[in-house]
Amino acid sequence: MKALINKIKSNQDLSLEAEAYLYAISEKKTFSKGTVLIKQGQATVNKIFFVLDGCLRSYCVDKNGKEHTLQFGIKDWWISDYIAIHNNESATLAIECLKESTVIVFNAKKLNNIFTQFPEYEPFLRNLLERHVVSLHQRILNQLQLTASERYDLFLKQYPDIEQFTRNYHIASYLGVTQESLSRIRVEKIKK
Amino acid sequence: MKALINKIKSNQDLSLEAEAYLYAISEKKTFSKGTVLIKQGQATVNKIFFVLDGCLRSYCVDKNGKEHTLQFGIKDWWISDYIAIHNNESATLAIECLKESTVIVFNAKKLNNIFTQFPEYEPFLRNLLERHVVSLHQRILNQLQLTASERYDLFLKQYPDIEQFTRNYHIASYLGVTQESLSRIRVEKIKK
DNA sequence: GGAAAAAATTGACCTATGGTAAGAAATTAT
DNA sequence: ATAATTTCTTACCATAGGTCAATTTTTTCC
Repeated sequence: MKALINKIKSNQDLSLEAEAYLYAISEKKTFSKGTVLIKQGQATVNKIFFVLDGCLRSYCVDKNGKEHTLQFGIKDWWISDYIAIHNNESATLAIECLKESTVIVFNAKKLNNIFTQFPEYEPFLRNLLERHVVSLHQRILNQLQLTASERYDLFLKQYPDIEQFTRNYHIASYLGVTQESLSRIRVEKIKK
Repeated sequence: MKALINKIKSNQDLSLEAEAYLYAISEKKTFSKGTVLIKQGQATVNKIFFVLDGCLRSYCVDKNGKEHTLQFGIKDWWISDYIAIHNNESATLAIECLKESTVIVFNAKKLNNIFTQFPEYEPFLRNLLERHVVSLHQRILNQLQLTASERYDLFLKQYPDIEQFTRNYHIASYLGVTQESLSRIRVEKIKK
């Protein structure tokens, strides 16, 4: 938690009260590998996670039973089902721990209310959201213009240590290919 | 411009000074079809556009000369090259008018500074960014799980009137297929 | 440490989509 | 209106990636 506070403080001042409030609406928790933090379809989503350590992923299962990974959540990243929270609908995504993970659990509504009480948090969130938008734009452009093999290369650069925590099919479903295709891509790379 | 102000006011109060400042940093302009507002590769991007009327699109040209459309900008949408602005690098995208369009041109830096002077704008922007993130999440999930034909159906639902302004290859490059493929998809739909 | 379960690889085949090129249609400019 | 230009369609073939099933490898858990 201190880690998050320091992160925010590195860019701006924070009153003691504002800091205290953040503690009040959150809870540090450790979950074991395989734990499902949000279940696709559950009636409401009211939690947002800040990852202190470990690795999570958010994904959806389509009508054919195939999984599609939207995001990996590693150290210092936020992860939740923003679609469900923003549209106030049932969970469109599942979130699970790919290894034992320590996260700060925020109540989504209380986190959202923090700004009426402590507008000083606004710039931090604005910056966070902007960065998020930019990375999503990049991801869409990559998906449009790169081959599966190129996307895999880029993925390895962006998440250099993640392969120890993930199954190949997690990565495949993030890249938008089948696990068999990813396997073949890996073989090709080794050959070269 | 009044349209934008009213949009903001529908969710929150706005002081007269804040309103005046918005006028001060912006300029209403009309561009004819084909006008390029941002050119891919240009040294700096310092403009953000709010669309009052018309239709724009942002796209990049890859190393093989193929175009990839990131976004269409229609009435009430914001459009710019956020990647370039946020990373402070040269333009990664081009933005062009697909028909005669009237937009409010904002200076990106001044728009960003508005929050230090008028924090009352923060909630508006936060909401805007959140909505944007959610729609990008949706787009990525759609790209991962839907066929080209399904993505086209969805596109027509989301942009019901856009076909009058766009060339087929604009839409194809947004969906991530070639224009020939889109043409075949259209034929299939008519058959049914 | 070994059995059971899960994941990864591999091969054979298939399908959706891409590439190319030519002609048809639509749009734009004169 | 007509010519020039751009865009769209269509036919044919090519290919990246998907599917299914069998086998091997890795991981999990008593």
